[in-house]
Amino acid sequence: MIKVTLKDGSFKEYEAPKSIIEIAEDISEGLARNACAGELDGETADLRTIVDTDCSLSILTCNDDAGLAAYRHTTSHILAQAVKRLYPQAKLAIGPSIAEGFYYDFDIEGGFTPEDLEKIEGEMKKIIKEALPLERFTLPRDEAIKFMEEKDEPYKVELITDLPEDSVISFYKQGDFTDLCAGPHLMNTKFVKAYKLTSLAGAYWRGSEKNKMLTRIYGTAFPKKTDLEEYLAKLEEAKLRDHRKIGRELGLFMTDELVGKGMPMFLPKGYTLWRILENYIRDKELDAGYQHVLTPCVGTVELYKTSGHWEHYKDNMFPAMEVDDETYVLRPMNCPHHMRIYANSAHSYRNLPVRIGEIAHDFRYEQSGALKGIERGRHFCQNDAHLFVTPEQIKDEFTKVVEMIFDTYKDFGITDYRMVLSLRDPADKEKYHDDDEMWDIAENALRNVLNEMGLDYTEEIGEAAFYGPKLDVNVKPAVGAEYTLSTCQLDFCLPAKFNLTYIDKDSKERTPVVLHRAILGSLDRFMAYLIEETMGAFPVWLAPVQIKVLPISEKFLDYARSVAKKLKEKDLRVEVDTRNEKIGYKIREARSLKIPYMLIVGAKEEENGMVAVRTREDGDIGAMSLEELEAQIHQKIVEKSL
RNA sequence: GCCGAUGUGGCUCAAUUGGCAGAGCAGCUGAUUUGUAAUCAGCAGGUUAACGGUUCGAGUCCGUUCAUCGGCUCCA
Repeated sequence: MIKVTLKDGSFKEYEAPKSIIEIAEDISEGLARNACAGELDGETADLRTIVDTDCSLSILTCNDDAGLAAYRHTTSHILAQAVKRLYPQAKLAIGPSIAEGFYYDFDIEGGFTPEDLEKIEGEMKKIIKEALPLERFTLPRDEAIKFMEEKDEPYKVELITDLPEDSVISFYKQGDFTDLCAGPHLMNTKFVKAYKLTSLAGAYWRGSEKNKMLTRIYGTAFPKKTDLEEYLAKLEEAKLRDHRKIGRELGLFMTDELVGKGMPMFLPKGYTLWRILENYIRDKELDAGYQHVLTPCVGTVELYKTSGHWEHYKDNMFPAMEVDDETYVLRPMNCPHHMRIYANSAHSYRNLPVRIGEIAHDFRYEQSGALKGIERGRHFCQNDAHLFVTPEQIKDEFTKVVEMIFDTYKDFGITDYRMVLSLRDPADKEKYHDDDEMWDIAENALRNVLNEMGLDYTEEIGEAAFYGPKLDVNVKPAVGAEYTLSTCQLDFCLPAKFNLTYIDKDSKERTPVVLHRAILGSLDRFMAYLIEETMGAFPVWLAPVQIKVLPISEKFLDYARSVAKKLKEKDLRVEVDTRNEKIGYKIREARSLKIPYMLIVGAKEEENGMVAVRTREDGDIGAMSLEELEAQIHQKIVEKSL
C-alpha cells in the first residue's frame, strides 16, 4: 500500500506496485511538477518519502499559477513538435508560457500564414491523441551543445552556450521531439484538453532589434473547453471597449490621413470631456500650491543639448528646423522650459518648493508601429509639473504627489493599477546618467517613502528615466499591452545641468532637486483609459452631453427648448433632439450615445411644467419637476457618481 | 522602424473561377404628429486608399506607396 500526501494535507492510498508517474497522473490529472519525473519514472519506492522531501511531486493543479503555466508550457512544446513535423526546416527559438497563454518563436523562411496555423492545430491534435509521455533527461553542457548541434538548432546552441560551464542542462522528450527546457511539464501530451493558436507576429530574437526577426505563434490553453471558450469570448468583448471604436461612435475624436498619422483631432464632444479633465486637474493642483505657466511648443536645439535629451532622444524627435542661424525643434517634453522658468528668478530655501505646472502640448516622433489612437500619438498633451525642492523636502513632496494620484484615481473610479519603482540598470552607463552615488541616493529615497507609505509595488531594473528613478502607475487597456498613466520621477541631474540654485539657510548656494510628475499622464491617454473603463458611459460629471431632451412630437419643441434653456442656465450640458421622429427612435439613439439623462416631454409634461425622466442606468423613473431633477443631477456631479 | 494581416459611400458589410460595384444604417426630401430601444416612401452618396502593371476586360491577379490593425522593438 502506498500512501500519498496531497497538497491539502489529506491522504490517498494506492495498491503497490504502482509507478510514481501513474500516481501523479491520477492525483493531479496529469498536472504534476515533474522536474524530476524523468528520474522517478518507474519508481515504486515509498512515495510518502518522496512527497515529503522537497524534490518531489508537489501536486499542482490548473488553479495554481505554476500548474497552469506548466500546462501551457507543454502545449507550446506540442506546438513546436507539430511545426517541426510539418516544417522540418523551421528552427526553434524559445517558447515559454505567458500571462494568458504561451508562444513559440521559429525561424522559418517566409514565415507562416493564417492557413498554416490551422494545419498546425490539426497536427497538435494528433500529437495529443498519440498520448506521448514527457521524459526529462539531463546532459553536461558540452554534450548538450553537441546534441543541439546535431539537431541543427543554432538558437538552442546559442542559449546553452550562454549558460555557465558547469551547468547541467535539462531536456524534455516527447516522442520524436526533444526540447531544451527547465520544466516543469505535464506528464503526457494527452492531458492537454483545450487550446487555440490565436495569432501570428514578428518578434526579434532575444528581444533586440539588432537581431533577426523570427516568426512568433501565440496560443492559449485551458484545462476545460468551456474555459477556453469563455476566454475567447472575453477577447471579443474587449474589442468592443477599444477606445478607438467608442471614440468614433460617440464622436469624441477622429484621425485624418491628410493631417497625418498619430495626430488625432478632438471633436466637440471629445473636447468637452477634455476641458473637464483639464479643469479638474488644474484646480486640484492650484489647491496644492502649484503655479501654472504657458510655454511654447518649440525650443532651440541647444536647450535640449543642455538637458541631455538631445543626446538620448534625438532619433525620437521631429527633425530640427533651421531658422536664420538657429536650429529649433518641436519639443518632446517640457522639463527644459520649466528649468529655465525656475532660473528666471532668484530662489531662497524659504520659497521652496516651487511647483510649476502646465497642460503642455508635446510632439514625439514615435515609431509608426507604436501609434495607437489617442493612447499613443505623435502629438499629445501632458499634465506636467516640476517641483523644485530642497533635499529635505523630497519625502514630503513625493508623498503628496502619490496622495494626489490616489485621490484622483478615487474620483475617476480607477482601481485596477500596478505600481512600479523603475530603477536604472547599473551596468548600462550609456543610457543612464553616470553617477552611481547619485542613483543610490535617489533610488533609496523613493524606496523608503514607498515603504513608509506601506504601498505594494514591484521594482523593475532598467526602467528609469535617464536622469533618475521613478514611480510609475501602470494600467492595462482593453486591447494591448500595459502602459503608464501616472508618473513621479526624482531628478538630481537636470538641475545641475541647468545650473539651478537656491540660497540655503547658511547663505550658501545649493542645487535644488526636481520632481517631474504627471497625474493624468497625458490627457489623451487618460481619456483613452476612461473610455475603455466606462465603455463610453461616463459618469454624469464627465459626460459630454448630460441631458437630452426628447419632445414627443414637433408640437412640444418650444417646451423642450425652454426646458433645455433652464437646465443650461444651471451649468448642465443639454441637447434637444429636434428631429421629426417617434419617441422610441430618439430614445434608442440617446441610449446608444450613452447619455445619462433623457427627458421626455409631451402634453402632460408641458401642462404640469414637469419632465418625464429616463436614466441610462434605471430606465423610466417617472415625472419630476425641473428643480427636483436638477438637484438630483447636481448631487451626482458633486459625488462624481454615475 | 521590423514581421504579418487588412483597406469597397460617413458607419457595418455584400459582390461565383477576373465579366454591368450592391445592401442596411446614417444623411437629404416628402408624408406622418407620434408616449419610453428603429413610421413609411423617395432621393442622393463610389476614380473600390493612391499610383503603375498584366488582361479583350481588374474591387478581384502582380508591383510600389500610403493608412489602419495584431505583435516585436521603443516610450524622456
